[in-house]
Amino acid sequence: MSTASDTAYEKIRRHLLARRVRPGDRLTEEQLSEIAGVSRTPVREAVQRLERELLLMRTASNRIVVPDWGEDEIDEMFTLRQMLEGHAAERAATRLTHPQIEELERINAQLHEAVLSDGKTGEPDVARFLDANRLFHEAVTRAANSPRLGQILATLVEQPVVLHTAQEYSVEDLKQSARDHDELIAAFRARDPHWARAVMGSHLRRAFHVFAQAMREQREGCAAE
Amino acid sequence: MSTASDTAYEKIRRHLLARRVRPGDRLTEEQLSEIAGVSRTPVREAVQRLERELLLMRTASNRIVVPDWGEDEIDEMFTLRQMLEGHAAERAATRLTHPQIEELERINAQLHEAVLSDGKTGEPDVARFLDANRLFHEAVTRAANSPRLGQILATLVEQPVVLHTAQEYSVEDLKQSARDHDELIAAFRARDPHWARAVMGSHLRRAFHVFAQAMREQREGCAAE
DNA sequence: CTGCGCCCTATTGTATACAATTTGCTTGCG
DNA sequence: CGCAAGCAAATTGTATACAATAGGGCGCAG
Repeated sequence: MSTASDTAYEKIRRHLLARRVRPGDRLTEEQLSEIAGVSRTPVREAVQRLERELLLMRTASNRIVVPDWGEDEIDEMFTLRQMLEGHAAERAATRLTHPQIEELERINAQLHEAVLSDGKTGEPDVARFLDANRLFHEAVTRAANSPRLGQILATLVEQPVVLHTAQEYSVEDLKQSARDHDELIAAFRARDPHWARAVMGSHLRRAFHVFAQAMREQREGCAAE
Repeated sequence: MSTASDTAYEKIRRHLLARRVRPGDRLTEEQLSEIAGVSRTPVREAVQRLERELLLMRTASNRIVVPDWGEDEIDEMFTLRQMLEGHAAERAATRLTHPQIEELERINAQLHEAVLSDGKTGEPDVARFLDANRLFHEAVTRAANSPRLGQILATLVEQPVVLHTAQEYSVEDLKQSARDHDELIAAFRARDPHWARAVMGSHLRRAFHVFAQAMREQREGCAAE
């Protein structure tokens, strides 16, 4: 995050995730530049990026607004991911080299560890889990060797993290995710594109339901306040 | 195209399509601002847009280069479109209102006319054809009612036009395209998502082969020079 | 002659000042 | 009282000047 654009992107993003603004709120470039601590020029670039990810939108007269993320939007997003990452897995299955598969196994080992990690508390290390998870999916996408696909997925994948702050994943959910990855690796070893696509599909679809459930609970929590 | 960003986008785009640059060429923001006749600020925005569409890329050190569009890239692009527009057609099938279907028929009537148009010459009006074609696909995408999908497709669809300058579509290809649209409308009337998806799939896949063939011929033409 | 490192130049990144739009209010007229 | 037109303030869009950075060429040493 060396350039001002990047810091602006990060800071504004954090600001949005932290729920410091609500859907429908209007922001000005100047406000954002104060938040980010840089001038409007890099802020505008950051806003464009956030627009691509639909974390921000522009009105007809080019004013910045915070969009509403309902369950329908989340659903659609996961559906698109399922299609596209399924495709990526399919392509990866016939392209992954042995060293790359081993790399995937290393990443997934990290992920398994994150689930069990803190010996005493028994609490999984969610941040580490999400990080390894992201690396895993990125590696698969990269192996698909399709720049355009990679680009599209990069903007889609950013979003689930939106709500990760307040999220309480159950240990069982995390374990199942790790197992999905194991099976995906098995599919890759077998060089079976159909298997790979199917595993990726169910993996993401389950993720959607876990995520939607967590979101509903969070909403209730908010409403109860 | 009222803003400077937009004119920059259009002009640079034209410059690229007109083959005034070759894959691998490096351009500077300043050069582009001369071409566009505006300052670097809006040029940078335009470049970001063109980057999204992969009509331009940046090197590791953020220099602008013209990417290479081989047959593989075209193939992958059409494959993605097939997935995504297939999905759009599927959703549209259960969402299109009657007036919207009639709108599609009007657009497609235009398209049929464009194929036959110039009474004397017998030459189809390709520009008008492409225009109506774009409108048709946009209407379907809009009916799918998924902002994210629409956004992704908007950047994907821009590209085939890249080469349309030198392209000679056969009358038969154009007629078949129009017939595909007719069938798609039939699928919509029947409210059959599977049918709609299948028609859209074969429509785009054929388009790919027509397009790839045209591209090969053009390449040969260039080589012969 | 070749390889390494430094400096200079070309290019991109950022800030700021200014121009053009948009918005919402106010004022005047029907 | 309502509506419209126009004005003033807020906001976005553009240009330009300056800062930071990357790359290429040149010289020097081995």
